[in-house]
Amino acid sequence: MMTPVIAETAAPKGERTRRAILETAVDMASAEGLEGLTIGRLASGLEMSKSGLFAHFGSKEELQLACVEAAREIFLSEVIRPALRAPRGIARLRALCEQWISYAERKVFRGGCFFDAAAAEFDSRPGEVRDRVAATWRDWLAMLESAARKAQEVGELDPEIDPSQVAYELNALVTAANRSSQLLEDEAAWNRARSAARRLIDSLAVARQS
Amino acid sequence: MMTPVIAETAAPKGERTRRAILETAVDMASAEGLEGLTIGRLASGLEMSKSGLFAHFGSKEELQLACVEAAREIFLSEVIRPALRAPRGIARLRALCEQWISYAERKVFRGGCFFDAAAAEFDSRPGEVRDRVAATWRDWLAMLESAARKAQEVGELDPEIDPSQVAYELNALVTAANRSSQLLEDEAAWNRARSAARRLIDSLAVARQS
DNA sequence: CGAGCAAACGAACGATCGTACTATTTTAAT
DNA sequence: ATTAAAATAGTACGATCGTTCGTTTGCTCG
Repeated sequence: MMTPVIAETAAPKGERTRRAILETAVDMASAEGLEGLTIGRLASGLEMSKSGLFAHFGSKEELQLACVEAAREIFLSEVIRPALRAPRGIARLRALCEQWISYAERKVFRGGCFFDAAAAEFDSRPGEVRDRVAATWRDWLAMLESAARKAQEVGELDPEIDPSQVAYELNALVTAANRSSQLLEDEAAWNRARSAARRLIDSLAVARQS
Repeated sequence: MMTPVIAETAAPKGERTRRAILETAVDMASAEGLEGLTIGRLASGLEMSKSGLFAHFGSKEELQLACVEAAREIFLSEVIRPALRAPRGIARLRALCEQWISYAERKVFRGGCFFDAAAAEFDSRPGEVRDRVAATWRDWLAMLESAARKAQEVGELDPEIDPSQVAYELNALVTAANRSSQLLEDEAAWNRARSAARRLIDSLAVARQS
């Protein structure tokens, strides 16, 4: 009569609603901001009571932190993990850029990249939320940087350049498309970002012998 | 007994306080957002009554619009006008970038570039405020683009490239520094932006005969 | 100087915010 | 089927939001 070690039973009720809440919350927050996100409106959007929803988090800040964590996981599975399927080196660097652009272009979040919005909102507001958002950005930049470094190590990228500078530039070129699309409704920005990233990487690539 | 055509008398009382209000408001808004900016806190920060302050604008949206306009004028005098002193062509393109970086680095607004924050905040929120913010961004991008085009016309820049693509890339490289500084407290970003812009422009510059 | 108007104030409005409590319902394990 | 626990609902609180209104202050100009 052993209970299975790995339970394939559905998650308990609480977990399930918590997940449903966060799915909606993250979507709202990407468009209205984590501060503009309101417990009342979130609850009525989910057709449940404010207090019932509130009990899952205990405070608005905890709700915001949970949103950041949920968004982070989506980012991981939509951008990072797909890119990690590309072979190390310059190919992965390209994949990281392309996956980011595609993730933003597909509007995985209604308001565009969740972290772009959250970064702008909290960049002058100390607290745990800001710290988590900043940490996620740092991880992303570190990912770009280490991909660039690896590309140098395997001789695909100019050994003279600074990998963190490459990370800075690629991140800049790629994330700017989000703003252009969201604010200026310029959908051509996605391809601008693509060719900008391509040109930058190509210009730093070590010429291959044919 | 003619009244002087150009009055050097101080502006009437109402104008003066309105200006004082906006000076503080724009500063607060750059850090807390135009929506996070509250009439109550703004009033108490200025040591005046909510209603007295409110009367100057009539609605919060009008206050926000006035903030955008005030910030726009500051942006013009801190970035655009100084850059226009540089001669047309590639020099002006460089000047636009440098003035933007310097403006953001000097923290003319407490929360970094006002328009970067406002753009992120309103990019998913229709309304007049968003339209004015977007228009300001478009003007800025158009300025970069026309500088690049002029540089082509005078033979300083590769005639093959697309000026609007150059504008996109320069804007991206330069504005990313604001986010890195504000969120990640990475002050090295300013020089990253400088060298990124320089390298991009140099790579597109037509080699000069010596 | 004093009339008239613009500017600032104080108090109050209804709405909504985040949060705290208690009560009720639903779930999960015996 | 019973029961303890977990999840949700209901209600209310104090604070603060944007806004309105009537009054009072103080500037400005004939």
